[in-house]
Amino acid sequence: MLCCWISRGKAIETRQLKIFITVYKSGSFTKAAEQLSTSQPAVSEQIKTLEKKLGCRLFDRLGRTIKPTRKAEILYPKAQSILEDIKNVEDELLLEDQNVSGELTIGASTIPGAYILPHIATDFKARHPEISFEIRIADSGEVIDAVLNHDLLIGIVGAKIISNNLNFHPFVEDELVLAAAGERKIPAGISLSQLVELPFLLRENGSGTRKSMEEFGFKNGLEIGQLNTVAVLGSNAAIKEAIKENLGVSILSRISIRDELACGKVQEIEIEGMTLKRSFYVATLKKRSLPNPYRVFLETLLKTRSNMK
Amino acid sequence: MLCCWISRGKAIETRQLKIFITVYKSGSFTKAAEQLSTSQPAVSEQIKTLEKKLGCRLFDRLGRTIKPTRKAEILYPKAQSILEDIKNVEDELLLEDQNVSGELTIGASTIPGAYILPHIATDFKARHPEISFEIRIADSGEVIDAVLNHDLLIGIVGAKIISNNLNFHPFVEDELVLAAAGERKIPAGISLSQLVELPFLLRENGSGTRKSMEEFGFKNGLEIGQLNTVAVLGSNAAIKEAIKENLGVSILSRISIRDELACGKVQEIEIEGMTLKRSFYVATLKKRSLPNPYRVFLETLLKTRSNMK
DNA sequence: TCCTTTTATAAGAATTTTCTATCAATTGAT
DNA sequence: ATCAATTGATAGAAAATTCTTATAAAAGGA
Repeated sequence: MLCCWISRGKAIETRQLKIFITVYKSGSFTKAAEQLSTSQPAVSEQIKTLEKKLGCRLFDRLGRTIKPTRKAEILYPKAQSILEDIKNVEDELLLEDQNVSGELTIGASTIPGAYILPHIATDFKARHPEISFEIRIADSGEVIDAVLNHDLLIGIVGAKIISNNLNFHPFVEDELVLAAAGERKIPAGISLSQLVELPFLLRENGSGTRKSMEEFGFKNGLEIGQLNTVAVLGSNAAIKEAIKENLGVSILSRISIRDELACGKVQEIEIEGMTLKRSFYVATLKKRSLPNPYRVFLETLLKTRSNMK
Repeated sequence: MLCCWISRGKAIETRQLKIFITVYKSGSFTKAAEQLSTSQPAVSEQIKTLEKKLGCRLFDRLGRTIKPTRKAEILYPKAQSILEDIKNVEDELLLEDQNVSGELTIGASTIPGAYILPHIATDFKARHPEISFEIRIADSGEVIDAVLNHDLLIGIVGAKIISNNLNFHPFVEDELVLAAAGERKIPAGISLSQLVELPFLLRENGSGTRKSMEEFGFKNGLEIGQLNTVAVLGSNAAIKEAIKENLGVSILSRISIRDELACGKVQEIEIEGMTLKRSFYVATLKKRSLPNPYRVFLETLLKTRSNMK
């Protein structure tokens, strides 16, 4: 009963500030109503509630004219700047749709991280210089977990999993191929039985590439044990170097030896009946909306798909 | 039909910003609803309309949790500062009621402007050092016009007029009295017939004091022409000096010779049957609200009334 | 899989806002 | 002085918005 005079009720609404400003500027409730395309009683009413909330008169009603009070003079510039701030933040949010700057953190498994992303990222940065990249390389499972945990917004992986939460956008196609040093004398196509004769360089157990090989082997009656293994190496790059040294041959991602194939340091040998195609995927959370730079980069990624061969 | 997607509808309301902020901080619609003592659907609804107005998602609904989008992160600090600004202006308006600073322009007619206001203003400034005064002296009619025209908020005058628009607050009482030099040998009380014998100092035609005298004369059968006029002087101060020089006697405002009466330089002589009391009034516009410093000064003025004797 | 938690949705209630007519007051002109 | 025109206030109805209750749907954890 006592405090109700003190409490100022609910907060001031921007509608009221807008009306107040219009009245202040036009010096008339009626003119303000016209400018706001509303009725004069609506203006009267809103000014009244604003005055009630502020606990003071804002305009002295002098009969046919009104005069802003001292309080109105104090309120006016503040009200203007508040409405301006609101307009500014609206504009800023719209502008965000054009913004392509900041740091992009992209997760990727080994091959795309080392042999695909750097090139795309360089291109992208040339077009959007305000962007910087962090590319995190881990195996596909870890990348997917990171996406699921919101640690990454975009992950590039070599395999899909079944998940209601993830979108897998098909990315570049890759193929595992048999590669030998360019200088090695070898037919352009060989059979499986010829393959086991060759000195073979193997990836360590657990690597994605080896998994793909094993998977393929299951289907075609080839076991890893049958191979004439001369070395087991711990990275794609190590295998590649060993091939170039002509230590042996190996099966690896064609993308990772693109340059070597082009200059002839490495040759590709067809294995009859074998194709080990796989696709890389861009994984994102279905329900998570991407900040604009990520959105634009994702678009770029998906466009790149066709350009890469 | 086409443009309806572009238009952002009405403006953002502070209620929506408040809800947005609470959701952002609590990370949950439900918790926000609790904190705001409202229902969860109300929160959902308001966030939805805010998102619609801004044309973008603010929170990704991930099922059991939500995650603010980039836009929400942009909006959040701005929304906070907007609400803060609103709170600040409310406080500032409340504070205005304590504010007694700035320049006070007070209109006054001759006697109060010269003999009453300076003293009160000095006192007032001692109590409120941030105040400065401008005292405009003009005759009562001009002062009243200035108040009616909003050129003055407060005017002090020696006469009321009939007006629906003005308030006349009774101010100090004054009396026109017959004054002579302290040294003049003269009885303490005289009759009208004795008065016309005395050398008389007259104010110029049109002055307020002279008007009061003439008015009084009408009622008591005394005409100005009957007086033994030795000089006509153009200001109250001139009359006063002439009295002190013992050039003659005159009728003037007692307030204007307060000090001289006190120290005996001037003596007051009663005229039998004559009292020429008048009141000064503080004139304000009925419908005009006073800025706080004026309001406080007016209070002071009206209190002063009883203190002055 | 079931249970709990969280957001979305729908329908109706409550509140707020707006509109249509007025009214009252003031100004300016005749 | 009176009358017409203009302006803000008010009342009551209508419209729009906001809120509430009840329920559904989705998701995470045991």
